Amino acid sequence: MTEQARGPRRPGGHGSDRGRPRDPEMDRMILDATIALLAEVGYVGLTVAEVARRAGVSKPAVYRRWAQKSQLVVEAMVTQMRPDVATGDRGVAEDLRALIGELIDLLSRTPLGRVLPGLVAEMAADPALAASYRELIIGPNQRRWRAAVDRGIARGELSADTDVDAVVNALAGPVYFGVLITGEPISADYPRTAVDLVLARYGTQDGQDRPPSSPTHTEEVRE
Amino acid sequence: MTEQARGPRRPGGHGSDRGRPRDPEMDRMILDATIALLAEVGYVGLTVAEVARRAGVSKPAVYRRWAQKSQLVVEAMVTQMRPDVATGDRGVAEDLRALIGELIDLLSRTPLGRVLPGLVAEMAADPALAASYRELIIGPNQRRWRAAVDRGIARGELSADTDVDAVVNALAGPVYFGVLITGEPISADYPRTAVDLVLARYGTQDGQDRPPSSPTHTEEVRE
DNA sequence: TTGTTACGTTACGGTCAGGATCGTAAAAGA
DNA sequence: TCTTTTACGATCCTGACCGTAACGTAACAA
Repeated sequence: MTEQARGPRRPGGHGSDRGRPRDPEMDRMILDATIALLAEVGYVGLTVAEVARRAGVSKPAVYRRWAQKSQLVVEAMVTQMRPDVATGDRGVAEDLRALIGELIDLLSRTPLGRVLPGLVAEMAADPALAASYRELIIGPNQRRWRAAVDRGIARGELSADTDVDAVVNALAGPVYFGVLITGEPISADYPRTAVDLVLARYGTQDGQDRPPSSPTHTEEVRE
Repeated sequence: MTEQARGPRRPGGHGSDRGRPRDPEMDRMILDATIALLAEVGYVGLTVAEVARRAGVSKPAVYRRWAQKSQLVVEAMVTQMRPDVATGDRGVAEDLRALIGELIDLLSRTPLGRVLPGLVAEMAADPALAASYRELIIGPNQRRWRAAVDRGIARGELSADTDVDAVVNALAGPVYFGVLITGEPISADYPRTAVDLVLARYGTQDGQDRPPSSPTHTEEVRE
């Protein structure tokens, strides 16, 4: 999916084997130009004509590959999405803190933060786009988060009846809320305080990687 | 604020006392048409020309009152914002559950839900609009939520060092996250489970307005 | 070669925001 | 009553920008 069933085919899979093949170089040039431009002007300010100009390519060449501006942007963002924290061996608390930190980074240090608002608007008007976005961007991340929670449950760090989705939403929701709605910067403490919140409700004694101790802070380090 | 310093003045306060006064009826007609149209086609689908047509008014008449489409929409949404739950005498838990329920209602049963995505995109590109939105829509709500938390602290239901903003974000964030990003409907249980989460971390013994009855469990309150 | 497809160039069609003009209507002040 | 000021409708216009359509040419496959 994400492929066929549409006029312009996807970069990798050209429509037919006959005729002149697409220049694969162009795919990259266009995506790179898109990323660079998104970082500068955000989603709303991005125009396909300017992307084409920067990529040294014609506008129809762009539309041959991506039917809509919004699809181009989603695929460009996908290229930016490589997980940069490993999870699995440090206990739920540490894993979740790392994932939250990664999300904050993704939204504040890559163009995704500048792109998200515009993309949210398009998604609301274009269900197909929303599906792609959720599948390609949200989905993979959500699976990693869920896996971390699941491991916590399996290890007995979290109680057996923990509502996995509720935990994921409780941790990720406020981050998006800050970026999209309030505009207030996310506190550097957030990964820690958010995880504390969840552990207070769903944690077990085993899971205590540290005393529920004083709220204000904890000696603990990130690492 | 929100007033002067701009060509088109606001409905109530005309620019000058001389000359033909604005027809106040028109203000309402335009706002009503805006609300109705937003409910049908959402923010992106809304055009000023169509608003004018439905209101039985000319397009310039709209632009005399609101300099931009986005400002018109914000003010139209403000007219939809009347608190419909009272808070204050039932304990923090009940108050917060009511506020969450009200927010979910607002986003799912008024046009605000259809408007928010588009507005979020505009806000990202227009700081002045973002400021109005936060002041007129987010602000008043946030104050009510904070007040509820503050009362909880004052009554000893919440611990004295509770981070008020963190609590508000933790409760409201996931709601926006669901509406804007995942698109998944918000669970009917959410008001209850979310408040339980917060109480597990920040609640005190006094605050038990009901047995942790275990929706699922958790006997305890932390500390 | 012949057919098929990609490419650049150029030119459109269409939609919409936001502004300008102009003639007219409604008010305030002299 | 006359003048000034502003609102109003109707109409037109500019400027973006999305997304397509032609057309001629280049690069492949059979």
